[in-house]
Amino acid sequence: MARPSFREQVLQAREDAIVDAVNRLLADKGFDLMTVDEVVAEVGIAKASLYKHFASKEELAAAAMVRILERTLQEVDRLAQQPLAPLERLRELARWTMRVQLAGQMPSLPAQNSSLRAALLSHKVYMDRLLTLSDRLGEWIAAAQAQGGLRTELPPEVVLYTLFARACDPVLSLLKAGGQYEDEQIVEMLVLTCFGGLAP
Amino acid sequence: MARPSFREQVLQAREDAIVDAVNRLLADKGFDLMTVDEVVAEVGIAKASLYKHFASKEELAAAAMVRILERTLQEVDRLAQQPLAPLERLRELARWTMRVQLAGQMPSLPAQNSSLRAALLSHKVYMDRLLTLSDRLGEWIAAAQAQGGLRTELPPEVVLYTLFARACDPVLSLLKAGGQYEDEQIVEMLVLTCFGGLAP
DNA sequence: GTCTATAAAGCGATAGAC
DNA sequence: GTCTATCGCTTTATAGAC
Repeated sequence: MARPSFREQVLQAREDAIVDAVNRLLADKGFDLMTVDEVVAEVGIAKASLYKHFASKEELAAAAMVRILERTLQEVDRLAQQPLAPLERLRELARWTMRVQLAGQMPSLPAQNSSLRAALLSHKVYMDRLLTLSDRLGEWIAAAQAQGGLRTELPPEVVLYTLFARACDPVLSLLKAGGQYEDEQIVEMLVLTCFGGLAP
Repeated sequence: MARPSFREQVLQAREDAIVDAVNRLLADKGFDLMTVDEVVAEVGIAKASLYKHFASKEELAAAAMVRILERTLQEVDRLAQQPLAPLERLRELARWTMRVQLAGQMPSLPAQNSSLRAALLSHKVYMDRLLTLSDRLGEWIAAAQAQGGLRTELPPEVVLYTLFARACDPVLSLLKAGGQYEDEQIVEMLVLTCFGGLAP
C-alpha cells in the first residue's frame, strides 16, 4: 500500500467526517428518519459533493455499520488477549456495546423492513464483517456452553441474536432519558438482566 | 349508552377494519415506513374517506396502540383471576405478548425519535391506557419482588421497561424468519432468556 | 361520508458550471 | 471535486362534486 498523498489524506478525512455524522444521526433517529440533507448540513458540504463519495443513502449507512463492526472486532481482539473465561469475555463485550450505545455512537440496525435491509444483505464488506464477528462470537459462545457458563438449552444462534439485540436495546435509552441513574449503573443493571435474568 | 343505529354500526365496523390494517402494517414495517396509501388500499376506501375518521397518520397509529393496550389490559384482568403467583402472572403475560408478536399483530413502538412519539405523549387516551397498564404491572412486580420471585437489585421501573421491550424484541422476528423453530419453541426460549438469563 | 383530483412539502439523486 | 439549482418522485393532507 503506497503512502497516501496529502490530497488523499484530506479526502479520507472528509469521508471520516461524513461517516461520523452518519453514525451520530443513525444512533439518534435511525435510517428512515435520517435525511441526506441533515448529513451534509452537519459536515458542511454540498449534497452533490457527498454523492461523489457515496453512491446512495444506503451506502452511507453501510459505511457506518462497517465501521462499528470493525470497532467491535477490535474490541473482540482486545478481549481475546485478556486472561478471561469465555463467559466473561461475552459479558465484557456486552458492557462495551452498551457503553457505546450510551455514548450515542451505536447506529441502530434496521429492525423492520427497510430499503436498508436489502442493501446491506448484498453489501459484500458489511456481510463479511458481520459474518466474521458472528464466527468469533460463536466460538466464545460454544466455549462458554462447554464450560457450563451459558445455558445449554439455548441454541448458540439464539444467544448470538440476543447479544446483538441487546447492543441496541431500547431499554437503555429509556433509562438514560429518565436521568435517574448513572451510565455505569444502567450498564450493570442491563448486563445483570441479560445474563442473570429478571428472576434470581 | 344508547343502542347504536345500524348506520353507526357500519361506521364502527369500517373504523375497526381501518385499525386492523394499521395494526398489521405497523407490525410489519413500523410507523415511518407505513403509508396512508397502503392503509386505504388494504381497506378498500379512498384516502379522503379515511381522513373523515382519523385526523392524521399519527391519530391512526394511536388508535392501533390504544387497541393493543386495551387487549393487554384484558389479558391482565384474565390472568389476575387465575390462581397464580405474581411472578407466574408476569411470565404468562410475557408469553402472551410474544405470541401476539409472532402472529404479526404487535404494532412496534416508536423506538427512535419520530413524529409519532410527540403525538402519543399528548394523546390522552393512549397515555391513560399506558399508565393504567404500567400501574397494574407495577403491582405485580412489587409483589413478585416481595416474594423473592424477582431480583430486588433491579428497580421495578427497570423490570417494567424490560417487559415492554421484550414485547417487541427483534430477536423474535429474527428467529421466526430463520424458520428453524416452532412458534412455541421460540416463545419458551425467549421467556427463559428474559426471566432466567443467558447464564444458568 | 365517499369519491376523484390535486395541492403542498419533503425526499433522494443529478446536471452542469467552475 | 465542489458548488448551485433543479429534477422527479413519494408522501401527507385537502378541495369540491356527488
